[in-house]
Amino acid sequence: MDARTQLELLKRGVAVLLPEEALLRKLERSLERGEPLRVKLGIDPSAPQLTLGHAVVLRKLRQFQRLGHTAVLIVGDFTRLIGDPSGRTSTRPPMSKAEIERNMASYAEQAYKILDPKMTEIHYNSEWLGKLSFEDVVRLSARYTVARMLERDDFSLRFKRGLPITIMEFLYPLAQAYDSVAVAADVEIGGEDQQFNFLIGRAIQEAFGQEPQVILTMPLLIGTDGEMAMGQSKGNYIGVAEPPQEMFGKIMALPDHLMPQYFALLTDLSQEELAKLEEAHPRDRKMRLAREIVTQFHSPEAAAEAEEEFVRVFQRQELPSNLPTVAVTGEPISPLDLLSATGLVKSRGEARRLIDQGGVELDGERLTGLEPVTVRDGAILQVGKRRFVRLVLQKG
RNA sequence: GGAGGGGUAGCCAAGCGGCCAAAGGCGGCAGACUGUAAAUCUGCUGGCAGUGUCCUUCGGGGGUUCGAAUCCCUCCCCCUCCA
Repeated sequence: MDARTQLELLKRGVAVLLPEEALLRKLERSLERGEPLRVKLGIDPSAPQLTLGHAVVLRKLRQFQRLGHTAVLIVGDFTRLIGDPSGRTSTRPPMSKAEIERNMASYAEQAYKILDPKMTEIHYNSEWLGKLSFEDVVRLSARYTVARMLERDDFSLRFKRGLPITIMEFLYPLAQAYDSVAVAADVEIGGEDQQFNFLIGRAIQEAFGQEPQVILTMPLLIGTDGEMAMGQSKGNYIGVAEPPQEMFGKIMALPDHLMPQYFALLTDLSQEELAKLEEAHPRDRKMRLAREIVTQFHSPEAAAEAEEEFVRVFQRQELPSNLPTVAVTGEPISPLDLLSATGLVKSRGEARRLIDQGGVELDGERLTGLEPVTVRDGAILQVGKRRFVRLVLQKG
């Protein structure tokens, strides 16, 4: 495939690509010499669970691989000590090497749901950052100015407001930039919020006599709350390794307005298909989205099953096909005890409230009082819309 | 080195001797309405064998008081300004 066509493909869905010409030249040169481009992606090892947000970037990386290029994953085990200065982040607790490695193992496993392992390199940035002497760091820090650091919105804002900015925070982008030097990155890809850091990478590479990397950022995927960028710490995420059922359900619960973004960033549907879907009932459109995504991270079969289950439980309001069972005795039992015995509630107080509010059903009948009830073998206890348990009588 | 501000429930934030299990907001849960969407409305959002003039909770410890999130002492932590 010629360089121009590659470029057009790679441009799809990106937030920022710069400089575009530089990427074209790199692609051309790569073709001429038969050398794959090195496409860098930095990874924060504190996040053992990959989310669909990561998937957006990984999919782009996979696209590079399909065109014959190399994915260079860098585990930020060293930079992790510093912490990305995003707002008023509190200092992160140090992580042990073992912990980081454990996270990484699962990270790689998840990432390979998307990436081709054969075309992926993994490095830990402590390999080189850990070896720098203080003198090296001083010299590195001389390559960039405070004024340019303050170009970062977050910094200038805090500076203006008189909020603290530690020197350490200035070191973070420098360290990340040095990673690009260490792996001789041709392209660095990541989320839109990384643009500033990536730009410093260019400057530092030049200072080290390297050709500066091309910057390619992807839009930040909005999380399940429909407001903020998806992130593990915000609890608004969908993990790529979640069971099909969960994944399907979470996608169905997304606010409608997120659909276009999810289709664009997480599926390969063509413009025509998307246009056709616009006319469909939003619910069906979203089902399609869920099916596409679950298929991608699991399988078409798993997606079909998840969909069936979803229709059964939420559309037809039938019982899930398999649900946890809890053993109880046949004695009359107070609903409070029953609920806490099943683990459906955290405390008896919660059980009391739920019953008060009409959120508890036993065998399809809403519980309204606290009088002891007699449980039938195989009875279904339901809390809210989605929590079910089958009760089984146990002798003795 | 000096001056000052602050640490309250999952988060933000009021309270500044009893009416405080602690306003309000966010988030979360439940109900109604629905397409498990959005919007809206309602209720709930420490614990419990005892629902109580009960227990635990307002950074930690100690004290004053009949009574402390509120006053005093002390320790820890965070922040701002001046130098």
